[in-house]
Amino acid sequence: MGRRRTVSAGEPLIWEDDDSLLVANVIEGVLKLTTSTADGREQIVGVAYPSDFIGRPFGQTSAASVVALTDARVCVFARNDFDRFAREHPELEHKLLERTLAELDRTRAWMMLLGRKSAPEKIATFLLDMSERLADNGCMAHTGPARQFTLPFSRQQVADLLGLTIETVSRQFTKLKADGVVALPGRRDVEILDRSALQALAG
Amino acid sequence: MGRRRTVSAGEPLIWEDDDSLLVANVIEGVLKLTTSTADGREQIVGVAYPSDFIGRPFGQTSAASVVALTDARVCVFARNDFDRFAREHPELEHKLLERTLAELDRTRAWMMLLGRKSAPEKIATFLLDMSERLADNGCMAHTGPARQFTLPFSRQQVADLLGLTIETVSRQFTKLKADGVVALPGRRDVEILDRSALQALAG
DNA sequence: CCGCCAGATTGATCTCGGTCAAGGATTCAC
DNA sequence: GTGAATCCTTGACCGAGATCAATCTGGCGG
Repeated sequence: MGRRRTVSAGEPLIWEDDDSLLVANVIEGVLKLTTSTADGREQIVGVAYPSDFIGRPFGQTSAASVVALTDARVCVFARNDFDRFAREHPELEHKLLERTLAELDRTRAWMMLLGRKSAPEKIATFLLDMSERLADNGCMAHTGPARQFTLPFSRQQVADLLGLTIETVSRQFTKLKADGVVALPGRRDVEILDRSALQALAG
Repeated sequence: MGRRRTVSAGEPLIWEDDDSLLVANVIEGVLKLTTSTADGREQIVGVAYPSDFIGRPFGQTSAASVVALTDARVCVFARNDFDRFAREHPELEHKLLERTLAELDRTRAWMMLLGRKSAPEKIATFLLDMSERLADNGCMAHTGPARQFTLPFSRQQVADLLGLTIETVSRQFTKLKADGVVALPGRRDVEILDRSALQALAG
């Protein structure tokens, strides 16, 4: 069936506006979905974690590029084959529908953030979201939100996710550290010291 | 089967965070999907036109409020019944999956707009989008994008869609009129005089 | 026809976040 | 271990868009 493939950090898997030739399942690692303007501005429009689905079934072109954030292993299918297989297996289509609906909900919540939230609110929301997403990343049972974790994003990528500049992201992180809300032991490491303060900031 | 229902302009059909009790199909009219913050900021996260699907099947709660923008007729189903019916009819689930994937694509394109575009770019993109969406609104064959049309939105609603304030929206409209790019014969009427200028502005 | 009211426009001012420009700090190659 | 590239932080300044505050317009009921 699907071919296993490894993608190293920074390597693209699908290009924006490409013919939609393949779909994939994430086995391990994290990937970003992005769209860009002609003049190089980038917006991250989705993040794929293990078990997430990637690509655009039943469509001619892909609306977003997919690039690995960390080294990743994925299971790739030719789109044609996948489409045919899916139509013959309603259970698969149902599963896909549920995932797509959930992703749409998450995407809509993110629109609220992009359109109406201030920089401090964006950063706080982001950290709380990461804390939850990265918690049940492994296969272990519900452990609740993580208190400390390692971001799969550089500062620039956080900016591209939140619709901010790298400088604003950096300043907000510095402020949260100064206020004792978080500790930042390493470039990408976050430890949440005061979760309720973050929740208040997130609004 | 589904119950026909009419909803007058401004009237809500579903409340944010409500138990997801019903789903519906739009027969006629236009409705907005919105999310709001505690302090009253609003973001429109989707717009439903005739033949569009509304609601959250296979989910416990609804992530967005649905409010009619114009008088509308919808075909409403109890979510439980709909879920059961859908699981028994793979063709329906397939159709729903295709629509949901298309909606996700559109939503992601809108994230790019919210996160990375300037006010002039937002307005230009919005007008071009409306021009296309309102064209094939009736059931007639592809007539191409409309040159003139009536927005189903007030200025405030345009602002909520684009992540701007009403004043900024108004100023941008005035500018486009002054530059001879559009004519604005009525409060909600738009006539595109220079489509290529709009396309250039949209980026 | 007139007055009212919601929605839209316009103007003055302010502020948040962007831009531009130096430094620091990590990480990697050799 | 040392140099270099990359990423991050910090500072000074600027400007797009928000905010505050009047008008203005047009649709509607009387």
